[in-house]
Amino acid sequence: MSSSQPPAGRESRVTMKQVAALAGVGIKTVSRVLNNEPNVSVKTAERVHDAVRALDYQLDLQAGSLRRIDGRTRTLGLLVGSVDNPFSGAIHRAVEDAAVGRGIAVFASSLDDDPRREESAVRAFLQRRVDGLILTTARRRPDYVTSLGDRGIPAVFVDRRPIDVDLDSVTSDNREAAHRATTHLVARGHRRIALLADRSDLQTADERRQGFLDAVGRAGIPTTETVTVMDLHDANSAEAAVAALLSSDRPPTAIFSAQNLITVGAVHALRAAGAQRSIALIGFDDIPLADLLEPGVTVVAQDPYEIGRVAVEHVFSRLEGYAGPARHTVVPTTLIARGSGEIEPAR
Amino acid sequence: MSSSQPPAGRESRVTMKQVAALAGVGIKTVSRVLNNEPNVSVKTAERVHDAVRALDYQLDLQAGSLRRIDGRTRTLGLLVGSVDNPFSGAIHRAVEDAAVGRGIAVFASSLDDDPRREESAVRAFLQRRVDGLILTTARRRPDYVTSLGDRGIPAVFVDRRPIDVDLDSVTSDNREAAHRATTHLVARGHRRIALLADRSDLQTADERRQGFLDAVGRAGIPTTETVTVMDLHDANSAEAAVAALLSSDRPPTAIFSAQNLITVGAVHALRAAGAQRSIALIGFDDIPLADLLEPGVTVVAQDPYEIGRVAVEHVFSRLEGYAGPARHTVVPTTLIARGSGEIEPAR
DNA sequence: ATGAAAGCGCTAACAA
DNA sequence: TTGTTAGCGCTTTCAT
Repeated sequence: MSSSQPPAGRESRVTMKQVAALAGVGIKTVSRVLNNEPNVSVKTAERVHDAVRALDYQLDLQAGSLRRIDGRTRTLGLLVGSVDNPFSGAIHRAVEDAAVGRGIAVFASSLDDDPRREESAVRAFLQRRVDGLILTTARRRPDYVTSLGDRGIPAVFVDRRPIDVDLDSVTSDNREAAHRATTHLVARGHRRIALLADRSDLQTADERRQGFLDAVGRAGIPTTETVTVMDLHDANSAEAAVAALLSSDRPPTAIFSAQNLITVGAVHALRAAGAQRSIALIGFDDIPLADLLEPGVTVVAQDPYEIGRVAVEHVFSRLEGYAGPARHTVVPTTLIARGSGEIEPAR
Repeated sequence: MSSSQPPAGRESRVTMKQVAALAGVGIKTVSRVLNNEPNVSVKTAERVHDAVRALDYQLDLQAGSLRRIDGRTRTLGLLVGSVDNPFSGAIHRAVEDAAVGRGIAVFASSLDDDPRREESAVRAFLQRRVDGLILTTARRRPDYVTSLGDRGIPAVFVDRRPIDVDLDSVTSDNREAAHRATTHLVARGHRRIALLADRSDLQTADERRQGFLDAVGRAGIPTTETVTVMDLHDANSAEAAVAALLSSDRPPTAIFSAQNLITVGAVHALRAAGAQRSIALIGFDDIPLADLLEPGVTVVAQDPYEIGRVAVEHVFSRLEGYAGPARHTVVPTTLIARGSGEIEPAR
């Protein structure tokens, strides 16, 4: 149970040539068999398979793609917010589900909303010659997109659509969804509403703010009545921000938390202040177990699996020849009323 | 904004040769510059960098690894339960965090506790010549491990340790943790305790059951008092199972849900029956927002980030030459009392 | 400090 | 139906 292992390295790389020798055929015949090409007799194929088993041979896809006419590596690059995040996980799963059936492997990386990480991740993907990319960007105008076009590598942006970039994208309508959430609060009589959002240089955060401002504007609520706190990025900072609001002179009667981690922080702060049944809360993005909290947390939910599913379909359609204009798919959001968003303002 | 894109394919692959020609140097000099090898004059290096920029050249790592003496692809394969799952996500994030700094990319796949998926994922990794593997297995004795050894590819098992396999592993002590959770309930006076667990052919589920049985046995509770429901795999089946228990002749006074999705199902069922404050519940694995539920959900929490962190360290140590015996790391679990596990049995 | 030639494991093109 | 040759883009080796 505890003997030592051989050192790591290319011990005894079995090659196609060795398989061919053992099977008594030419190397090209082995290639034909392993790639299911026609014109191989059943007997020969069997001999090849026997040799493959005997030597425990595994085809080298990398070497193959080097010479292959289309240069495909049967590989995709996926860049998401963070692989440790339910929203990203659902996108990832959708991509994998579509890729695995086609024999395509997926490289996954986390963005952390860091433009430098973004650049190095994309470079890492390109240097490994991925066939396609599915990207979340932290930039308004990613500068690497022109190289993608020149290389003919299909890329689809998910979650955030960069400005003036003519590549496919799959997003939610953040502005509309934020508008809907805010209107939901206004309809219950709220005027003193607080918006808590992520870094304002992120497109999604900005759009959500605009949707919020549209809605309060249309309701005729002066901006002196509302509060907006931007640049929140995690649950802790959001909790602190809400706590500060609650202990201010004129605390809000309703909160719109425009991102899932912010919602978590807001719930914590409301609980700590014992205000979870008196101050309304709507979150952007669903959070796990939101339905089991008391009150349940009302959210406008995105559909990350669907976002990933459509994105990977876009990639494959381009790989299969589609060369038309960029498609900008908007995946619908859903307002899920669970209680917290239906609280009315205290008199 | 809506012009059409070029078709996907190897349009205009820029090669090192072209960079060399433009810079007026030999191809080997370009290689030296791009790989930071010594013995290149500053002036020459500059000319190469200029040419690289002008042509927007990206090194082909795949082609390089083909000839490279150690054959490394700077690539890792990661197989987790499901990329869409917080436990897996934390492992994944830890692996990525360690890999990204070393310029190593990570292939991620989902197991879904399906042995066939496991086999095809491992084969996909091997055919892409990953330098190392971090694997969750659905088998007690994965048969592919011998090939891994022959190939000198370091592999580390996470979450579940296969029987009689002499490869590194990083796991939690499931039996001990389950014992602790069960004893926690026994100490509050519970005797009629229900265990709800995953498929009994999974090592972790089996170990958790054994820990449970140990604990009730040691407490002198006859097995006629307890109930065990195995083969639960998702929240829905768990919810149905708990609902059935609650409406039985002699419902349990406490529940030990031995997996995170089962815990979610159990919470739902207890809520539906209005029993969340009268029947005790302890879960295995932490669940998001468990602290915000009422009552808070008591759990024995694993530390998936730490599991991933140690696993990837094991892989790198082997890649860097460690050739000693297999290391079997056990990462501690933590019992987090939040209320649900401290409920006492009704008289 | 630099470059020419060989060859990594495979597929493409063509010959038999 | 099968095999032979060349060559994918790079790193190695060895020469200069």
